[in-house]
Amino acid sequence: MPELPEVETIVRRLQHELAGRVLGKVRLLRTDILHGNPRRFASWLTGKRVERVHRRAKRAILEFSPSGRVVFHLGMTGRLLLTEADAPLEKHTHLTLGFASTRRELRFLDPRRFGGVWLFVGAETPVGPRLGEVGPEPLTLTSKAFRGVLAHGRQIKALLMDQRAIAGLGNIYCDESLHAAGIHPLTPADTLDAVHAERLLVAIKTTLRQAIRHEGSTYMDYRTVDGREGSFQRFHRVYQREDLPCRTCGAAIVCLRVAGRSTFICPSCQPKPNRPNIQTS
DNA sequence: CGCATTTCCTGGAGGC
DNA sequence: TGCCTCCAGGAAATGC
Repeated sequence: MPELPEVETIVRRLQHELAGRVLGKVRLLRTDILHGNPRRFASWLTGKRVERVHRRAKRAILEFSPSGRVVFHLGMTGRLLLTEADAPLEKHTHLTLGFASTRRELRFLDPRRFGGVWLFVGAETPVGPRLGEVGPEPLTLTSKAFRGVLAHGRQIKALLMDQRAIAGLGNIYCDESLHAAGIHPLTPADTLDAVHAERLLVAIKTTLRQAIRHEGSTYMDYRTVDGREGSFQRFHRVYQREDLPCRTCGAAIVCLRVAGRSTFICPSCQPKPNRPNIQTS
């Protein structure tokens, strides 16, 4: 499940490999992953030059010249791969983008099809069906702005998972960050004091940066653009480690259900929140 | 308003 | 070995 670090890893490689290249053959093999008109998609893109490749939230964005952009959302099982243009098509390949000056092409695969592809031309706002507004980027978020996010007062995990509140976090990095900060996922966000709020923001940034350094986490489907696995899963402290000893204190990791998601915690490092109404200030 | 539940979809896991 | 059922979950819609 590609979250911010996985998409960042993909985008950095694509920027390096594709910036400046001119689009050649466009093959749209499945139109239902495309949000918009398939004919317009292929005809607009042909001959366009890749200006840069970047990321916003969990989305990979190819910026073209003149002004326009293709947005990829990988959902659960989406992959962006760079392969030889004549390599056999893997199952569930929905889109291939060929380039004029290289034998390699960019392929979008997504077995479960929770992901998608969007084209936005000119100054069109990159929002649409399944592509809602997203909140601030966590890596550049200030402490003050983060306290504003927390003021919403929902369960902290549900809030961190909400892309409108803060962008790019999914199940893995929510659980890892909450554990690193010693915060229980059911804690009401507006009961976190300044110390815990700051600790959580630092934990989020540190966890994301380390994950990017290790090219993301491969639990099942995520791969780099070369098809390799990430390695940050080796350093997970709670995610998918039910019954294993906590790497901080040795207590057994527990799996709960929070905000409809499997949620892994160390019950010793992340004690249940105090009742908010007997809080002293 | 917040939170739970349902929907989309397929491959992989587990039961028998 | 093979068939069946269940289940994972990002995001949005629906229900309470």
